[in-house]
Amino acid sequence: MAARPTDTKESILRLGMEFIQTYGYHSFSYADIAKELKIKNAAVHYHFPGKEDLLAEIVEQYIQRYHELARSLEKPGISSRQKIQAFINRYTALCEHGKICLIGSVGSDYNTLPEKAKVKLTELVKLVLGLVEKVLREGKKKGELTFSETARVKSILIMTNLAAGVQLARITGQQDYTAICNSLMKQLTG
Amino acid sequence: MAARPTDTKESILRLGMEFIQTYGYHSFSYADIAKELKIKNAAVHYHFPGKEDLLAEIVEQYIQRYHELARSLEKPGISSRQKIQAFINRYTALCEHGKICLIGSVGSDYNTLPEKAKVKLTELVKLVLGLVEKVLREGKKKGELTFSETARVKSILIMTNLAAGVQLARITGQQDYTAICNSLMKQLTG
DNA sequence: CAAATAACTTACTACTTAGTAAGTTTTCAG
DNA sequence: CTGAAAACTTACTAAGTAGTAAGTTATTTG
Repeated sequence: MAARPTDTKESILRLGMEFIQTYGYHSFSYADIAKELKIKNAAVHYHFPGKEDLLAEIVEQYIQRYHELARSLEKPGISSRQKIQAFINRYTALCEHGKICLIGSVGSDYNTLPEKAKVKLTELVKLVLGLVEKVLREGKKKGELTFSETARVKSILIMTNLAAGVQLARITGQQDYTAICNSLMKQLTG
Repeated sequence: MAARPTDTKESILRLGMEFIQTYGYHSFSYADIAKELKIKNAAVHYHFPGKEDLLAEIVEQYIQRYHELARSLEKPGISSRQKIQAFINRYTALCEHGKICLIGSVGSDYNTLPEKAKVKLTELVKLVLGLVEKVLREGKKKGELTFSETARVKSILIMTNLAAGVQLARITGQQDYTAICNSLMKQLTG
């Protein structure tokens, strides 16, 4: 049913994600993607008819990656501390490349997003918050993590620290982000 | 030296600020401002030749407002708790109008900003962090505020909670932002 | 081998963007 | 009353935007 299978669609998704995390959704064009991949503008439209379709699939891909992270952390023998660290590591990787998290980037454009993307973004945020909340709740129960707030509120606090932290790092330098990470782990594990 | 003094320039600044906090810097145009103020496109260019000039002045205005806040909090008889609350109240006011803070909005566009705006933004961030840090340091010394981190790190944690918190509120609802505020005040004042 | 289909390219449109140059109106200073 | 200047409007440009319609090429399947 196919003719000449390529990896163009995946490359567009990968590049779109990179552009959003580096410049923002409204600061890259189909022409930017086409130029980088050495294809024509219309080829991008072939895979993603509208820019909102591309955005929705990028957010969906991010959702799937978090589902994968969640599954990989369900294996036995991983401490709550390690689970939180795995979550933080994702942000640290972004930070080291001068990128910001998808939620922070697309979130600041929230009022200009097509409805489809708004729905996907909400799904993503709830997924991430739920994931962190679960780790916190279990970690507290096991006595591996300490915090005075509810798991729900603490998950919000951690996530906002990290999301805004990677943005702050681009403005005032990476040491501010590092300080956040150190403080978070110290708070949670003593 | 003038002919027909108007308040057009101030209106443009006010509207530009509103647009940035509601839609983002790259999601409004001079035409949007002109339409709203019932003037022509070129009239906006008369007051702000380039969009980057407008942005720089908007950030500068924000800086001045924080200087004013700082001065108003220097009066005697204001507790550290009240000073922190005054800072939080600014974010709460934004949140109630579906807006996000200028730093969060412009910060997520950082890599696409003209150099002039980058410099101003950095100045603003350092000002705000310094302001909060000072209140925290004095509050701790007086025994009015409690936190285990350094004043510097705690100021970063609070600011990232609030900046990302107002963005989160647009996605998952205002109760998440309220939870952040309650938790912050509880942590600091017991 | 033929037709169908995937994966494009070519060539275009309609629209929006920031920005400019030149002219107009209003008001005030001398 | 006469410049001069502020505060515009009119009219325009060049570049970039998303998006589309139609044609091309390569490959696989019946």
